[in-house]
Amino acid sequence: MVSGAQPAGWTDERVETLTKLWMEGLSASQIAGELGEGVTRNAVIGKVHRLKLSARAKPTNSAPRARPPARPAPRRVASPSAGMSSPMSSGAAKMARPAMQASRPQSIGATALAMDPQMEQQLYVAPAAAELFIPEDKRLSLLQLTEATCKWPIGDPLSKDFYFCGQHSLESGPYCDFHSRRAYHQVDKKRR
DNA sequence: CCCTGATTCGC
DNA sequence: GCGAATCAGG
Repeated sequence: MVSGAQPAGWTDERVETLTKLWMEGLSASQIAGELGEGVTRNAVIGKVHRLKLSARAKPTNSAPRARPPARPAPRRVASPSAGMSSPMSSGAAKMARPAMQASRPQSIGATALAMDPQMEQQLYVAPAAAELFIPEDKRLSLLQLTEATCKWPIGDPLSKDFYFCGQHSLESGPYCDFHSRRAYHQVDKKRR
């Protein structure tokens, strides 16, 4: 018996680490990963709150987190009504609003990790992946789209050489992996 | 979609 | 006290 499995249990040491990292601005998930596999980011956040550590970088403005006025009491477990009726399988008519720009300075690779001292020297600019090139024989016209084809539009919709990506789309969306990521991660990004 | 923290509440 | 589930925002 030499198994030392202490999945939970906030020892003073761990609490210290937690506090330190939290103060340094690391995200809950990062701290969780640092503490060990048995720790989830929820655990970290929960502990942080219990320690009343939240609000780490408060300049001089004591703006108490806008607390939601009322909680509908999301009782866990016990879900009597399972009325999950979704007869509409929204076929291919789900074009969102992917900008039809072919090139754009994107920055993928790093999901904005908090400033981590160890990460500073790992900074490097991603080689800006070029837009996907779809071979002609893979390109699809509007009428050729199916539930399983990526519906990312390419080119000018009014032009003759307008076509759709046509790659196999994800279960979770109307686009292929490449374009679904592009669709979300690109748009938005700082409201101002 | 990914992520973030905030909150609630059964355990 | 703990943390999963959930919520809300970016």
